[in-house]
Amino acid sequence: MSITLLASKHSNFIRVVESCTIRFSFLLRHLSTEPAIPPPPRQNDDSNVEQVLQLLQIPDHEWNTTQLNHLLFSNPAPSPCLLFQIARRLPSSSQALKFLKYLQYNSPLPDTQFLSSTLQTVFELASREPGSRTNLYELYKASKEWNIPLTINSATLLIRCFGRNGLVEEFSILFDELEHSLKNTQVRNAVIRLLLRAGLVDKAFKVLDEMLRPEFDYHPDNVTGHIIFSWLMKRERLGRTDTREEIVELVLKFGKFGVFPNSIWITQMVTVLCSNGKTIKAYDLLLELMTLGAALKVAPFNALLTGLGRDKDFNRMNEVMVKMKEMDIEPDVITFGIIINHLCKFRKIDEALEVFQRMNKGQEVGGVSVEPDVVIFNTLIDGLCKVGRQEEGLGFLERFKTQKEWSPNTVTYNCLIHGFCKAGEIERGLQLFDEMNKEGIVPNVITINTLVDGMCRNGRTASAVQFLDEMQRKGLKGNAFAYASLINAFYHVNNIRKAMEIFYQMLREGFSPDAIVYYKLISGLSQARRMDDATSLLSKLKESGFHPDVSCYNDLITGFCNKNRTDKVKEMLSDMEKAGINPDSITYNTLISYCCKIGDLEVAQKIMKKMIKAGLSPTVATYGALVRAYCLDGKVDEAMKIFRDMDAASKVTSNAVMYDILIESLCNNNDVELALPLMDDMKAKGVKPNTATYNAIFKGLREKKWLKPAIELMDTMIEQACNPDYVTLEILREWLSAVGETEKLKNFVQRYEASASAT
DNA sequence: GTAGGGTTAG
Repeated sequence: MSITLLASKHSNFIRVVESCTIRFSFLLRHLSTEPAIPPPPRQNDDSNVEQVLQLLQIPDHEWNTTQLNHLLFSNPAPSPCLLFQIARRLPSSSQALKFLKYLQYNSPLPDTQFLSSTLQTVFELASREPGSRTNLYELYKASKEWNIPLTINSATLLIRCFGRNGLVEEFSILFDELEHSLKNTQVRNAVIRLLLRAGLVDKAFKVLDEMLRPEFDYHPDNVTGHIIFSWLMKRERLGRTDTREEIVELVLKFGKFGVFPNSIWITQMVTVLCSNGKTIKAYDLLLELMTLGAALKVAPFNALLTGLGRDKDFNRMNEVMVKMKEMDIEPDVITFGIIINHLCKFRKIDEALEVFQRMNKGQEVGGVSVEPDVVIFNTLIDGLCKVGRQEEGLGFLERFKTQKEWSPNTVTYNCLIHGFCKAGEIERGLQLFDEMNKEGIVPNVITINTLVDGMCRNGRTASAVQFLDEMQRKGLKGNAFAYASLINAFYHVNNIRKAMEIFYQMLREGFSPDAIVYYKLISGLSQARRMDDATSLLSKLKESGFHPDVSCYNDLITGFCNKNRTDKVKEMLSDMEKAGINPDSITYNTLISYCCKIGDLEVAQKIMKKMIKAGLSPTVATYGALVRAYCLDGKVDEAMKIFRDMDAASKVTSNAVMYDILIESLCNNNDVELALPLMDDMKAKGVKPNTATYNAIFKGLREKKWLKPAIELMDTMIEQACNPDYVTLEILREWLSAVGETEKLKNFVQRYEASASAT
């Protein structure tokens, strides 16, 4: 550094003072650092160089050795620098080699070290010539015989050339043969780079590990860091589970020598760690790097904040913000994007708006002011839509359409369209769709999917099919998502045929189904008890490289239970076990209720115990299945006991279905007097009776001819907006007309119709 | 011998 600066800025005098004889021979003796090009020669050498070169121009057998000897070996002795100057101007390596041999034979000096720089030139010239692959190795072997030591530059050059030419064996030998003093950081860097490129990872790391030992002479520098980190950062290696922890350790080891990966690589590491559930590790890594003095930018912190946000680790998020402030790392628009998004995801939309207001006014937020961008707006609009405030979201759009510096994009419209579709306002969604087209904002696959899905969810399946067709014709494609919505919609109305048709249309049009499409198909088919079709789709799902999830298995198990295929149920359960998927409470409930249905209460109880042992709490459905089973078995007392136990001992609260089962069973048992208090119980617990509940109790009351409570319940039924069905009307009509209370019934029907038309 | 972090549809 000092030499180049002086040479460029100061006079020749200083160059002479910093002269190469002293400097260069010093360097050669100590071999500690190495100049890429030797310093300029002494001034009076210049004419010597020219003269020698002239003498060397004629064929070597005619060299005038007397004159050469005079020029080179009279006092002072030839400096390696001068020789270097001469040799590097020779036209070929063979010429330089001849010159080297001449020096060897004619030198009066006993040592060979002063020839090292000339040898270096031979290597340099040879490396640029064709055939260098074999030549260099031969030259290297010869130099060993001649006992001329390598300069560091020679060693580096040879290693590079061997490596470049795939002579891995040769450069390994060379490296092993080098003296310790030549195996400095620069040489090691070259070796590590080549070993890694040749795939000899273990060898490379052996060379590196020495350097990482604190007591070792040569420590890693930024070049070492660059080689290792860029190798590590190759996606496939970074993603490997078994190396992630090692990478963190390695980075910290480098950090002890003040060598750090650049900001981009640190960000990548943080991102990978975070997305693999190692957020804390990422957090610790950043903190340690800061302690070691790494200059960190905002991006790695943004990556970490994203990971912490995903983990809902609000405390650490705050800590990170504090640390950033301490380290004077200013949050940027992305940091705010993360914070606002996080607030939105937790439905804290007003807090998010507050952060935005402060940004927007250019007020200081945490000491900095940052201009919001389109992503910030989109995040807020989405946040508003997600909590049903899509009108406000639309207001945002209108307000900012008038501003020059911000224009909405496809995402903006997608968020709003989704918001309106979710609220059932398909027309508004379609209006926005037209508007974006007019504004020249191109809809994407998400836009199409959202609208198709919205229509499907609002019972407009036919329009959804039509819309999708129309868009496909216009070149706006949906994807598997849209088809999944359609398939789901058709299943919902029990149109299995149409659902399958859509599935095959999807295949015809070249869309490959994703896991969710398969899940929906399997679920629909299982519900329709078409277990053969469901099974064949299960195979297709597996063939496509997907794996069924627990709900998918649950659907299949339900289907097989309905078909009494215990063999297949067992098969599914063992499949799950093999795949390492734990049954959830729905799986257990399905099995329990099946056992109950076939009257095997003993097994049902056993499964329930297993469920509790697996750490799952029985749910209201579990108890409901048991209660129903005991009721069906005529053991209403047993059933009531389970019900009371559940109420007293567990956190499970009854639902309408549970009461339905009990009330119906009690009424069937002609125990309506026991059922009536349960109606009060429901009221007290805020459980709304449904039509089935009323039907059951009306039936029970009719058996006992208890008119008064029945008439009271008719009023409650209307008040609670519970719609009577034809069963209700059938029971009441028969009974009330028999006892001459037709007026009451007429009144009941009128009030029901009035309330129905009001909604 | 590399290019990081925030927004949208089941």
